[in-house]
Amino acid sequence: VRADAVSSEVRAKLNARGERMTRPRQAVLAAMTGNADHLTVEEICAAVAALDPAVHRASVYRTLDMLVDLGIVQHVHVGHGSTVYHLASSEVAHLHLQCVRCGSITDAPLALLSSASDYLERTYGFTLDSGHVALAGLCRSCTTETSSSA
Amino acid sequence: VRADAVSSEVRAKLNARGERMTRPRQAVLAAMTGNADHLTVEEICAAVAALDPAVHRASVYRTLDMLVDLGIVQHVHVGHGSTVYHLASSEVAHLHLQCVRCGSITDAPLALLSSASDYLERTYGFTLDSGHVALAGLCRSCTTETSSSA
DNA sequence: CTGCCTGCAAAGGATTTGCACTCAT
DNA sequence: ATGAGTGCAAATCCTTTGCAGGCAG
Repeated sequence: VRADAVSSEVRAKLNARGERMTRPRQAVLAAMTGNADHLTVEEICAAVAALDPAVHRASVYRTLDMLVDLGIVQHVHVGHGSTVYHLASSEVAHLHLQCVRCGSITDAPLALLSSASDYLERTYGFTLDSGHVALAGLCRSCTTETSSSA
Repeated sequence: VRADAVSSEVRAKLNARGERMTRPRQAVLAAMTGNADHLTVEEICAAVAALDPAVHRASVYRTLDMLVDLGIVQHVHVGHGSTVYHLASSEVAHLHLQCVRCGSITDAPLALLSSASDYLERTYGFTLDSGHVALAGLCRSCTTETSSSA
């Protein structure tokens, strides 16, 4: 499956920098390639622990930092809640929507912000990284509940 | 100045709920109305301390929560960096841009996301709260530095 | 072998909470 | 006077870091 391909890619990039492929790093990669597209550190730790209980939480953080540095994974800041991580190559690039009420996260097409992005570039010289933070709002079900009850 | 108007408004809303206007609350309000449009808790604490050194940090947090609840202030999640607060009536509603490199925060017109907002509403039933998180990217000067050097 | 990476534990920053006391009403 | 609100300190939560030893190459 793709997990192996990603693992080889990482190994190559690490070698090129004189760094190493280790058990903790393999476990984190396996966790990232074998689960939902965006995961919290908590979830990654759980998946990693299932594969190799000896891997320490701190190593998960360090490995994630390294993978971000290599461009293999990206992290997304989620307003209320901890940062989530996903593979950079995760299907198509996308952005995230978080419901401020129930906390659920939904994906949306990156193109959604392309005109805003162009405008910011032209007007402020600001290069938008659309996927880097989750947009906040109310999801459909929470909107419904809020308007009917309360 | 406007500070008094806001203070009166808050006092009224508090009374309506059987709650009280206190020194810490006045100090936080003064800090919010008399400074930059968005402030970190750290900055608010500093401003508050200048007015009344006895006010404890925990009270600042509690007061801010209360003001958000009353709809007087809003908080904005800033990807890297702590939450910032601003008056809900702050001039015109606006959204925030944060440079992932230097951390600077810039305001942008809310209208920037109006079409995206419409699309999300229609397509996902998601009600976007554009100002609730700061959009991430690279500001003009950091873009320049990055492309020229490095 | 060499030194990159690890586990551990402790430190760190931001925010919350339990409690007895104070003060606004 | 009465209980909402406070200061304080301790507790949480999430993340980072110093260090001695371990394993990849």
